[in-house]
Order: sequence, then structure tokens, then C-alpha cells
Amino acid sequence: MPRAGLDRDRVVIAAAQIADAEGLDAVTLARVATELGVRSPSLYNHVEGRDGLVRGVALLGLAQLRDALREAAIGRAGADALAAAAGAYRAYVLAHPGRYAAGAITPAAPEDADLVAAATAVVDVLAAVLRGWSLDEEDTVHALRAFRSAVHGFASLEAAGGFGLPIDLDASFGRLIAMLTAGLGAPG
Amino acid sequence: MPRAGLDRDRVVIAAAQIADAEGLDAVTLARVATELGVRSPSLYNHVEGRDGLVRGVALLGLAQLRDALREAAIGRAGADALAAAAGAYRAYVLAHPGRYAAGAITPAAPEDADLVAAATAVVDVLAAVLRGWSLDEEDTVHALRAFRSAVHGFASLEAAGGFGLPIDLDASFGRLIAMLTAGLGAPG
DNA sequence: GCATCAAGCTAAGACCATTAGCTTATGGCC
DNA sequence: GGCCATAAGCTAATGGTCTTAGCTTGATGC
Repeated sequence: MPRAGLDRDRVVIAAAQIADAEGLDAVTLARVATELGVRSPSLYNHVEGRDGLVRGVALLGLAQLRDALREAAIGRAGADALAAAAGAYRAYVLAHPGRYAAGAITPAAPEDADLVAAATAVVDVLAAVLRGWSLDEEDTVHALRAFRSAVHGFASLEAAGGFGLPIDLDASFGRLIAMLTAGLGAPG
Repeated sequence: MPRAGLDRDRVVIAAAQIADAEGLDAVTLARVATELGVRSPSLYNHVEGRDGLVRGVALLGLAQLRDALREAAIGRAGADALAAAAGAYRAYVLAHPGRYAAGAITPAAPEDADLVAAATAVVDVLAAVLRGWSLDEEDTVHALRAFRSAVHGFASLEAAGGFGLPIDLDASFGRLIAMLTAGLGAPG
């Protein structure tokens, strides 16, 4: 029997692709094993069961989202940076809904330090962008929650097909972000 | 063997309670059957398998959410009505996270007329509240999307435990809604 | 070339949804 | 009040899932 040459990354990436294309529920050990031309017990050599597999997808998604936000915000400031970060967030969720959904398991696993750190890293990018407004600590938390809620909510509903009407989604999103940004007052 | 006296409603309500208490994934036929003192194949006399059970929970949740929004908005107008409806939405999600999550299956089943109607009825309440602003049709859609996104996003993150910091969540939510309401301009 | 390690395998147990077909409680009707 | 059709709930069985145990054998270091 020739070796398939798997490693943790290949297994997690295969799972992430299935999650994006067919939803997180479609990520089963049997499905991933078939995809990789292997029997499902073999996956235990690389990930800790189904939970470990989903956790791997979550870590991957959170790291990629963090990178996408950094990329978008770099070289920009104020409302410009905020809009770019929000747009990148939305684009990531639409491009990788399964990975993003996996990242939502984080709150259910507060004892998993790596997972919490990965989620925190995402929020930290948004917090850094908001620093342009010189808000006090409490106002920053309120602003952060507002932006996270709005962007997460919009992107999740959109990815799930929750917006039925044939009216420009980019425009809706732009207005939402503009309203919130206006609510912050002038930067600096 | 004495009859258990089940009917569709009792089965769905048992499932809804499990969904709220333990998450939608915990809603299995075996679990619901045990709860009702019955064997799982017996449930097929009342619901169409696991999918039918979750669909029933979704219909229940959407109807209750619609009622909660109507109740909140009645006798109010403008920003007052909007804030009350948003607060009722958030309260419902926190009180019944499992039912609410089940309602999120709607977009995945656009061919299910009853389910679509139930989801539409929820959105229609929000649309009615926004009528106080006399927006044109397109602006109404943008405003509706903004409020749905913000409230859904905030409540979902909160219900999942996604807001870690010990800073007043009611205040954060109030500010979010106030920012969006300000963005609509003056009613009338 | 050989010993070690681990990748991938088969076999098996536990749990789940689902279907088929049985028994029997229940309610309508004479 | 008694009969009978309906349907509620049952057991048995199938096929899918995850998971563990333990085997075989390919790959690697000396």
C-alpha cells in the first residue's frame, strides 16, 4: 500500500474546501478521507477526530481573516481604513463561508488558548483601525462591538442567502458602514 | 402499551426546548424521543424525520419572533418603535437561541413556502416600523438590511458568548441602534 | 542492510436516522 | 354496548457516522 503522504495541513485544507463548498455539516471524517483517497481512521494520525478537524479549519479561517484585514488596512487611516477592513471582512466571509463558520465555535471553547488567541487577533486588527479616533477604552469597546456586529451580521446573512431582493448589496453594505462611521464622529 | 398522547406540537416544543438549552445539534430524534418517553421511530408519526423536526422548530421560532416584534412595536412610532423592536429581537434571540438558529435554515430552503412566509413575516414587522420615515422603496431596503444585520449580528455574537469584555452590553446595543437610527434622519 | 517509527489499514463497537411491518389502543358508527 | 378502521407506538433491521484497537508495511536513520 503506497503512502498517501498526508500531513495535518493537507487534511485541514481538504476539510476547509469542503466546508466552503458544501457547508460545515458536510465536513465529516468519511467525506474528507474519501476526498484524500484514504480510509477515515487514517485521519486520526493527523487530527484529533472530528472536533480536531473542525478546530483546524477554524484556526485556518481566523488566521486568514486576520491577514485579510491587515492587508486591507495597511497604508490607510480613519474612515478609509475602516471601510477597507469592513469590505475585506465581508469578502472573506463570502469567499470562505465554511472556514468562517468554523471560527464561530471559538466562544464555545474558551479553554482553548490557541483558538481564543486566533479570534482575538482578528478583533485586534479592528481595534487598531479604531485607534485613529482616539476614543477612550469604553467607547472603543462599544464601537468595536457595533462594527463587529454589523459586519458579521451583514456578511452572515448575505452568505446564507438571507437577502432576497434584487437591490444592490454593495450599496447596502456601504451605507451601513457609512452610518456607523458617521456615528463615531471625526477621527483624531 | 399505553399511548403517550403525542402530537406534532408537543414533539416540536420538546425539540425547541432542547435546542434552546443545548444547541440545535443536540436536537436528535433519539434525544427528543427519550425526553418524551417514547422510542425514536414513533416520532415519524408526527414529524417528517429529523429535517421535519428542525423545520417545525424553525416555524415556531419565526412565529414567536414575529409576535414579539409586533408586541414591542405596538403603540409606538419612529425611533421609539425601532428601538423597542430591536430590543425585543435581541431579547428573543437570547431567550431562545436554538429556535432562532433553526430559523436560519430558511435561506437554504427557498422552495418551502411556509418557511419563507414565516421569515418574511418577521421582516415585514421591521419594514412596517420603518414606514414612519417615509423612505422610498430602495432606501427602505437599505435601511432594513442595516437593521437586520446589526441586530442579528449583535444578538448572535452575544448569544454565542462572543463578547468577552465585562462592559455593559445593553449600553453597546443601545449605541448601535442609536447610531443606525441617526443615520436614517428624522422620521416623517 | 537492518531496526525503528509511524502511516495507513481492517475489524469492531457505539450511536444515529430511517424504513418495514407488527400489535393494539382509540374513536366513529351501527 | 359492541365492532372496525385508523393510526400510535413498538421491535427489528439497514446503512451511515465516529472512534478505538491492533495489525502490516513503507520510509528513514544508523
